[in-house]
Amino acid sequence: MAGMNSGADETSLGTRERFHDAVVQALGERIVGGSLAAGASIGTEQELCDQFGTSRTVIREAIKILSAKGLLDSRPRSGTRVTDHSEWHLLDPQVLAWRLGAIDGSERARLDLYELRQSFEPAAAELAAARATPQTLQKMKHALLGMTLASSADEKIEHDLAFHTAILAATGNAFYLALGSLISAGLKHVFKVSLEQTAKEDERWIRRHQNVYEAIAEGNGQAAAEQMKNLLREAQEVQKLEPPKSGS
Amino acid sequence: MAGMNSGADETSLGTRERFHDAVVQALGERIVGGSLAAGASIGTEQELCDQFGTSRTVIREAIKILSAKGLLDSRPRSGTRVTDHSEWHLLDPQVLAWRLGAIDGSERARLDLYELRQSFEPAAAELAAARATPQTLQKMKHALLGMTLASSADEKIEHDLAFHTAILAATGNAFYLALGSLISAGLKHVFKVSLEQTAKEDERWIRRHQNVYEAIAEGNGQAAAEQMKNLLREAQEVQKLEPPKSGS
DNA sequence: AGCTCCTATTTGTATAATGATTTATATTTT
DNA sequence: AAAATATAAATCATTATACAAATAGGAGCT
Repeated sequence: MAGMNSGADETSLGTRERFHDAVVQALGERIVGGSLAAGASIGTEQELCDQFGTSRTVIREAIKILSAKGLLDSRPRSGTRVTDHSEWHLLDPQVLAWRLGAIDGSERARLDLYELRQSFEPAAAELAAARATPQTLQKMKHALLGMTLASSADEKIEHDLAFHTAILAATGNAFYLALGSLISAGLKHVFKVSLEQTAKEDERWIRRHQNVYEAIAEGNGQAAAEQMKNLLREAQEVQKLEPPKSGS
Repeated sequence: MAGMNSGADETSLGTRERFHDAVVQALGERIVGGSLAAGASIGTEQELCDQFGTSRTVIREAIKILSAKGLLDSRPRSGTRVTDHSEWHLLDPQVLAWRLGAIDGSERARLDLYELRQSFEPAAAELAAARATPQTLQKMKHALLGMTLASSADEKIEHDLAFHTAILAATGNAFYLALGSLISAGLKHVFKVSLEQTAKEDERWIRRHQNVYEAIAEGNGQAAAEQMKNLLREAQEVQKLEPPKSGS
């Protein structure tokens, strides 16, 4: 059974998922989800081959990927073990997604993430106010418009996150952008299409974003930071009350 | 010549470096360093085998690791290519190190990193002031003591970064800690042992850190944030003047 | 030009064999 | 008995080879 395309058919969207991606996904969820304690062995390569029905090549490549994310450590004879949680690359997109998707502790993770956002996004807004160009302002405006015109909650969230990303990009600091797009990607998968907001709440929400935009466009850094702080505080409040809902 | 231990002897410190690590390092530096433009091919697996003198397995595992860090993308027939810079996981320890170590643009990266620190570390100090425990305070104190007693500049820097990490840990927010230890690890490798500070400057530097500590110990969040802000601003000033020097 | 089909190239997967390393066990020595 | 040493076994690391699958690019046709 070499190189066959067994098992569940892929949805065949362009490129088929490679085998090791499935293994990475499965093991990643187990590890970050907490099924495997720190220091626990994930089994020998041969056992994993049997378990997933793939060759050792695939298993090894999956292990290498997870090791690159700080989740595993392989040694001859002692096997491949889950590393201490402090070693995990929590700021890796996949690791973050697994963490946010875990049944246990995902709410905590979400609140922690908001706490982090509250510290760096206002500062980013302040920098953006000082450095924004017509082009970067245009992107923010486009995202804002998208929020108002969005037909689905999904679409709304998409533009919402795009707005924040645009601000981070406007700082011209690659690290802000990296951190922001990471968090956006993570949260995008978390926000289930739920609890449609009423038109009134919606309007207020967009108004908050517009306030941030206007402060940035005026070049008023302090006001931009302040507005962003307000926005995020309100978003976090909503999160606390109704776990997986909308809105950044 | 199967499974031999050819080439340059390792320094044999505990576990020998695996072959793919060397390939990852070499390719990572090339990619992040800018020798390979976005979209450029890194060559076929066979070519890389010849180039590094290893088997295809090793090359493939290295490519998988770099792909996990968002640097590469492989497709049948078209080969393995460098991804767009926006895809890179800049917050991966190795990627960050390569970026900070690059000949070109490393100074910019360092300043950007400080800009990011200035946004989240004061906030972390404020949180730490509210949540610190005797244990976490103890760690800060220990790091402070280490700074004063340090004999070498290296040791001083080590304790300096440990102090900041201790504060981030005291927030109880895993994301702050992840971000902080990432940056610490990155900067640790950057700070060359250079320009010994005079005893007088040294004293002032430690005093600044003590101010932060005291504010946290008192539970005065606002003061802690303020002191941290001052500390980082001063550190950045130093950075601007004399590129690779000490001190966070 | 535009379309279809073919082919060659390149990555993806499987398998088997050997080397290297480390843990555990057994043996010897003191 | 305790400690040091040698042996053995398990497991990852590396190599080699073969075939499958996907696709870019060209040949040929309309």
